[in-house]
Amino acid sequence: METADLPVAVRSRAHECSGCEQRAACLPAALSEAERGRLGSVLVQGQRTVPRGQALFRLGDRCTSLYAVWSGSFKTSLLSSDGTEHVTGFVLSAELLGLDGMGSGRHHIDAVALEDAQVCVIPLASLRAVMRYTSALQQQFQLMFEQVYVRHQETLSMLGSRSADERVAAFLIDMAQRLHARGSPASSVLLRMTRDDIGNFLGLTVETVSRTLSRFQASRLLDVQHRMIRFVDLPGLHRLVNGETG
Amino acid sequence: METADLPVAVRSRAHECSGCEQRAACLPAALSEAERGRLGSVLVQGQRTVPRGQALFRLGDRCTSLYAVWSGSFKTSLLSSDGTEHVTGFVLSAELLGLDGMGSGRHHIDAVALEDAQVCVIPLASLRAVMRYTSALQQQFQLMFEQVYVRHQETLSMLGSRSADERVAAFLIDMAQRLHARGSPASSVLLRMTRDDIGNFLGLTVETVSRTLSRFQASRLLDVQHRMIRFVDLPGLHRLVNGETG
DNA sequence: CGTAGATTTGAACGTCCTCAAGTCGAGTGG
DNA sequence: CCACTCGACTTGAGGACGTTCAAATCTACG
Repeated sequence: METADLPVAVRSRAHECSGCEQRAACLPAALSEAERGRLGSVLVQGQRTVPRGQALFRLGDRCTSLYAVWSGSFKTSLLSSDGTEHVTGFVLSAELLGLDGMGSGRHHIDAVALEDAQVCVIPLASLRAVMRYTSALQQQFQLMFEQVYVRHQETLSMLGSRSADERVAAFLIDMAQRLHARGSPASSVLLRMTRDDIGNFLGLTVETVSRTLSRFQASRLLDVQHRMIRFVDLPGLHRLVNGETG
Repeated sequence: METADLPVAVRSRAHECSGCEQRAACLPAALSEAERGRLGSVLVQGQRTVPRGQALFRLGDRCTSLYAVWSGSFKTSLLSSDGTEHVTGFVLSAELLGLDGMGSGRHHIDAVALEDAQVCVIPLASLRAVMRYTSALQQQFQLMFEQVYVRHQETLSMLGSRSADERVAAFLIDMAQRLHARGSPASSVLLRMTRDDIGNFLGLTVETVSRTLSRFQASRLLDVQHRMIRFVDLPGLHRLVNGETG
């Protein structure tokens, strides 16, 4: 059975867009409060729970909906022809999943939950229909599209950076900024992925990621405790990202 | 003056979508021949010529149109905070440019012509209007979006590959496949970008790119003559990409 | 032709990977 | 509660690969 065919929970009022904490950054952001109430119920079919380690969808699965992450986080990955997994990104709350299949109707990547997660299911048919008579939604969708596009470009740029220090520093700052925009403290990050996933994503080995974090801690840039990273010298980290010999 | 404000050539019949060589892979692909004729003239405002080395748009420029590459090719790049350029991709004919600004109305990256190029100008206002009453176009646009998205994922995956050999081999194969889909021979590639650009894109130095190509030639995988690359042992290259010790 | 930019090649160095061992933490069953 | 186990993480030593610095060659274009 395809993972995408798993049951969708019946909607409860708690999951209406109107009262949702994510609404400022999520797909219906451009709508008025009234529109949000009216459209939220048309657009969002319901919610789906994804336990940690399970796939929301996998390569080849049929794609009939987009997903807005409501709680938890995901990693996206690609299987290369020799069976190796390549982590291509991490998806946080209020971000969209499923864009990899919205044209062809088939998913091209895997999306796996890093922790127990819940997503809002947005059927493509509804989205297309509503976009046709709600230009605010059409425009908001294009804005999210642009953000995804620019984020990819920035990620490519980060991976173009040569040194491991630059990559790890850039990764931490990026995660911190995105989480901070969601209400987390700016001075620390709780990483939900393994060192393996980070290394895989950054094009480094686990050992290099671990060593880099240790070295950052020794030079009083960070305080590392398992997956909890506390920023000690944020300006210093930023200097590292820009290639200066911090 | 912003580069985006340069004049748009008056349309000539030669640039109508109906007779265009790119139409099978371009934005109006999903439309019937009749629709193409009718909509092409609404959608495509005209053409713009971009001489080699010049920017179609730059970061910060106002974005009011998308561009479909009609002839020539481009590189896209991002300026990091310390002024370094990061090449994030290469754009070939029938592909779209400007997606980086279609939501906010401002471009977030640079697009520079690698050779004298011509692009079809598609005003965003027209695109949005036509999409609202032509679901085939809406769907085609989402398909192109998906392709761009998946392409980014694959690029990220390629840059996650560790060795220079894998990256260069993957890059050459990718360029060959994309150019082949546009009618070029499958057995060779004429690269339009400098070794610098390739290295920058792949996260390698110029010297490493050059040495890798030389080594590929020495081991009878390629025949390198300046920017013309002839494939001698394509299966061998594919084996390299998959990490096997070719 | 002459110049500037692109490309190739060489030699030495440094970073990151590989292999290997050991530590730590969470979950399980005695 | 404590040993046991498994996976995640850390740390060390040696070597491979890519970078850096330097110089020569080649090409395109005025």
